[in-house]
Amino acid sequence: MLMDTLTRDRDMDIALSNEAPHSSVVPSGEGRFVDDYLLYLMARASHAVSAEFHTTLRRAGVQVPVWRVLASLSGSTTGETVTGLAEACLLQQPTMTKLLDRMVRDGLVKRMPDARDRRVVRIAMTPRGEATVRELLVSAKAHEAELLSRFPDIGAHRLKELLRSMAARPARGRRREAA
Amino acid sequence: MLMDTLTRDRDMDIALSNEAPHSSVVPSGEGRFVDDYLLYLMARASHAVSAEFHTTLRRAGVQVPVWRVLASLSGSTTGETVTGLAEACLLQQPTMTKLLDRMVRDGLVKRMPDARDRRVVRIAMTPRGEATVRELLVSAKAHEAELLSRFPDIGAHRLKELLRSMAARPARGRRREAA
DNA sequence: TCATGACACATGAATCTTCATGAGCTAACT
DNA sequence: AGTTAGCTCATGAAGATTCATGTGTCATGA
Repeated sequence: MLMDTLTRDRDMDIALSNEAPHSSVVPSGEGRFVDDYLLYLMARASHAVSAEFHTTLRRAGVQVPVWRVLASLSGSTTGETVTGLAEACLLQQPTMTKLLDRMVRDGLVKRMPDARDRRVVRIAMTPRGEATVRELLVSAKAHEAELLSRFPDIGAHRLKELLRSMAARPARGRRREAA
Repeated sequence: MLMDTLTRDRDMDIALSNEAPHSSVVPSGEGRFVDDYLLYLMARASHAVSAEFHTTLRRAGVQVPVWRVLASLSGSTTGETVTGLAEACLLQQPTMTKLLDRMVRDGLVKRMPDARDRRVVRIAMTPRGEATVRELLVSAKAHEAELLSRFPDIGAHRLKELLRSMAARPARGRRREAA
């Protein structure tokens, strides 16, 4: 995430030095399994395009998971739950709890009680969080537009629909061992 | 098909319960930012389909990064370099070094000297590693086929081409094109 | 030959993530 | 009610990843 999940670009500003001296990958003539494996290609593409934006995040001094939380919160008036955020950000719930600890410490979000269910903690942005995300959203939208412009012949809407349907889980099965 | 209203079928089962009960119909332009953000949709789709396969990995007692290394090694006769594997597996080089430590400890791979360059460590699978990956490859191919069969109207080849071109770095880190 | 710079991999401290579990709360059934 | 099951979030120990370096190797050119 993988999702996801990563910062590359040690060659942000200066860069260009490495003109593929060794084979970065590419072993022998025959293609590797992974080079035609859909799951790998998706992870790789996602990683690559995300890495482009992560450069912007670095410059803003915002960590990737922090950005994901802020982006997920943007537009929410009532706040999101911890578990909901974890799911949205592709993280485990305890990871999110601790990430939120840090974000609270940094003044980006605050915890609030839920009106109906006292188990639930609602996470809302502070003004500082809102200010941070506002700027980043501009960059994110610009980057997305630029990215899409690189692939003029694909329909963005159609692609997004496909991705959404792939993300919809088919059989979220907890199979208890029946045998 | 159901299209725009389906935009929220991915709404997981998490339910941002802030969906006010009275406004049951939301103007479709007013979803969360992330729900129409390409980078997020890619990460989410990648995460979801990978998670399906991770179930198989768990059953086999193989960690995700271990699988990635084995899959990347499969088919390589000369072995891969540590840096090459890190790149292939979307990890940092120190992470790969330590992951390989564990895999060596578990008898899945071995480190070998490079014939021409003594800086380089070549990673090759042990028989045990090969046996492990052989079984997993069968499952992976089956899963991929099943996954693709869920989306009959998309051309797999075309999709993969798109993903490959997205993964190719645009700006700085130019990379050779391979057949 | 000796600098110099780039490269490949390893290492340790700090950080982040995960696993397993705990405590509090809600709902449903008896 | 009382019981039970399931849910939400937090926590601590264990594990994994990253950042910043360190060590050794290679290549180039003075």
